[in-house]
Amino acid sequence: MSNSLDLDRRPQDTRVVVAMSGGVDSSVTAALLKAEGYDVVGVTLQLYDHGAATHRKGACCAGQDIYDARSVAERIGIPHYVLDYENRFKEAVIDRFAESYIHGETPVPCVECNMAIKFHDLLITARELGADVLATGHYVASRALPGGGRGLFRAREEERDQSYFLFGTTREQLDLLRFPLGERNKAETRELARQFGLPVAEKHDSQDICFVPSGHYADVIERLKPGAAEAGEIVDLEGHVLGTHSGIIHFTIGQRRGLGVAAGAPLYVVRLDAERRQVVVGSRAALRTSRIVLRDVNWIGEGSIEEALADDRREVFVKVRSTRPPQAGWLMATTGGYEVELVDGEDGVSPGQACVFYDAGAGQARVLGGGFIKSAVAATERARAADELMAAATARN
RNA sequence: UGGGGCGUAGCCAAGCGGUAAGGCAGCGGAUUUUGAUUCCGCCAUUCGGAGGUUCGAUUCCUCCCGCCCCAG
Repeated sequence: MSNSLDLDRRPQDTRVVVAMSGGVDSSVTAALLKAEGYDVVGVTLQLYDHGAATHRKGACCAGQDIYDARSVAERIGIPHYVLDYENRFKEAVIDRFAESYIHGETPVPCVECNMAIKFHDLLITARELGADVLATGHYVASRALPGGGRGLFRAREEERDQSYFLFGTTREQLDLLRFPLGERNKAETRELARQFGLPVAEKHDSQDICFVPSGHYADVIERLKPGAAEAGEIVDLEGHVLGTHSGIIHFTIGQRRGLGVAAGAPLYVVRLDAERRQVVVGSRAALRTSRIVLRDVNWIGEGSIEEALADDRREVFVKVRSTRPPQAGWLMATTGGYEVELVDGEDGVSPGQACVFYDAGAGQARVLGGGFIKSAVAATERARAADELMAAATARN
């Protein structure tokens, strides 16, 4: 007979560490588990200098939020610890974030934070605190699998689903993680927060990057890496200079606004050339991409990834950006890595973003894993490359 | 200093006698645990300048200024 966390023991004998950010979601998570009788311990990570972010709305893990987490812990009557993870967070998340932009990528710091901090360092700490499991307020579902182990699934409320940010979670981590909110929706969470009388019941949802005060991420990068924002040229696909920009770090592939170039039709960033400090722009059509090369692929589907790809390639549904619906595609192994071929193609595929695999295009699909986008070749550029190859071959004959 | 053309917001551009389309850029907002996309809203009392004709001109006429093309 297992409890609500799929453990074979009574709630009061089950110690659960809850990662409390100071927001509504993690607060309700802690309150729910406490109400069920679990031995709940709240932990809040101090992730960055809170002086700069004290009055920042919608942030987490510093200043006001730590105070809020503490208030909630007091309200529901659980012990609460604040751990200083500033150094770890800086090297594992913030520095990498800056590096990524400097190299012309568009990072997803939330993924790095989950992989390196919350589900790694914090998980270790939780075990040291005698925890049986670590719970967070993510909107994602974790279910025990018939054959043992646990699977990760999209949240019941599709619009809230945060599985995109959790693709890197390993099987070992999944065994020790629980996400009680995955089967609920936000409205329920808010309602529960009110019922529990939590001081954060009406607190606004967090948005933006937590460690970027006032939303000027480029400022953070420049503070970290002086000179990171070197001016450069804005060029079209043929190499014609259309204008100048104040640093490649201000752009991401698929971006339209902020170019300052009037060309009759809207221009989008098609490629970022860190070496030449060039922002390459083109029409929306030039953004279309279907082949995506991945790195650091994590597989948490059935069996091993080799088994999954035994038939050469496997149909998957992938998300290439957190707010896009899953797209049908094929996952395949290549020499030295993995690639995804999209059936219909996507428009704003940027290196550094995550490519997350699901086993279905809708509903509470299972998360099969994912990887970081290493490169993505635009369909038009591929066609051009093919043309060049053909021309070269013809010239040779 | 012969001929022809053009000059409309930051850029491109319609209107050619009835009181300034549209696109791009920009700005503001909605959406978004990635400043992307998308969506919504705003954005020339004024049409190179000065006169004139007309009830009325960005549209017609004259002159001036500036650009472009062809011929010198």
